[in-house]
Amino acid sequence: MMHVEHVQAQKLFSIGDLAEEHSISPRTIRFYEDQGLIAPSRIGGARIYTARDRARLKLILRGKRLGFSLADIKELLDLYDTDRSQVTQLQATLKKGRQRIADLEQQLRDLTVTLEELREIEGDVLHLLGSKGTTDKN
Amino acid sequence: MMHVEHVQAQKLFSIGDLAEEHSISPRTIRFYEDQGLIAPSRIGGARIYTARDRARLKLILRGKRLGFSLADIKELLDLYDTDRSQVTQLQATLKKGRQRIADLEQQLRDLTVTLEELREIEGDVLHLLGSKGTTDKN
DNA sequence: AAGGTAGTTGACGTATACGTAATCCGCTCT
DNA sequence: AGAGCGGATTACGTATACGTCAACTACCTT
Repeated sequence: MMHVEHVQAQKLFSIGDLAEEHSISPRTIRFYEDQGLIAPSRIGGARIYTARDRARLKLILRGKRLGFSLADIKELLDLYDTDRSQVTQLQATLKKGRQRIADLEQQLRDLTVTLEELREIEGDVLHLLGSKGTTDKN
Repeated sequence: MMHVEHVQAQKLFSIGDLAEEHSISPRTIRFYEDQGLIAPSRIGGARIYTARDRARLKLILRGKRLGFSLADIKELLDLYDTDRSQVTQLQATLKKGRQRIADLEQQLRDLTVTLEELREIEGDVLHLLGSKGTTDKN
């Protein structure tokens, strides 16, 4: 942690903090910044991350776990950031958001089917191992 | 379709058939074969795909939609192909299968959360658009 | 026989997502 | 003062997943 704990309560993080917390490299975080996914403020040259920046990073990583490209994730983040006063913007957001929802619903179906199949295999394998005299709980 | 419809009932496919059906290029299918994900038989030099090969391709593409790498997908396919007579193999399959299940369950949680957030945004946007006098069903 | 269509194997090119130095501050600690 | 640490930029390297020719073959169709 940065040496600011008792200075302010606003919880700030260094790039190293976030890297370690999420088991990624600082290089990765800088790359995300290069791609416009996150924009920390600076103190001198050093990047300084607020709790909001950290939440954004978590969103990025969740997107990655879902198999999104960084470009996809950028669009996703833009949905959260939409200017709520511009009707045209809102309409674009709605359209993109609905497309993303449809994609995720497809992914949900794929996921469900795959999980079912894997669980079936697990059952089969357990049954086979049992009938072969193995008593293994591993 | 290949010109075999009335010759036999076993449904065979050319690489072009499968490519078109799944909106991918023949090059992609050949690449999957290079990576050991699929192994069609040959007639002369030409690849010939059975219904089983086609099902395998569908599994590959489903894996891709879930964001798996081709290496991951190969392991997944290996789970289906496990030799049911080798206890050691079965135990390895069980272990890998359970790991995969755990990963997918994490993905399921990520997916659920993301869907919830997007639907909430959709609701917000709809409400905002409504209060701004727009009556749009698009 | 000639042309068109679909397939084959290389081989090289490319976008994405970082890894890996190399080199250079700025700060703290002894 | 000097060493060490964390962070910065710049630049080149790399694995994955194909795209894109090129050059050739086999099979119809006209």
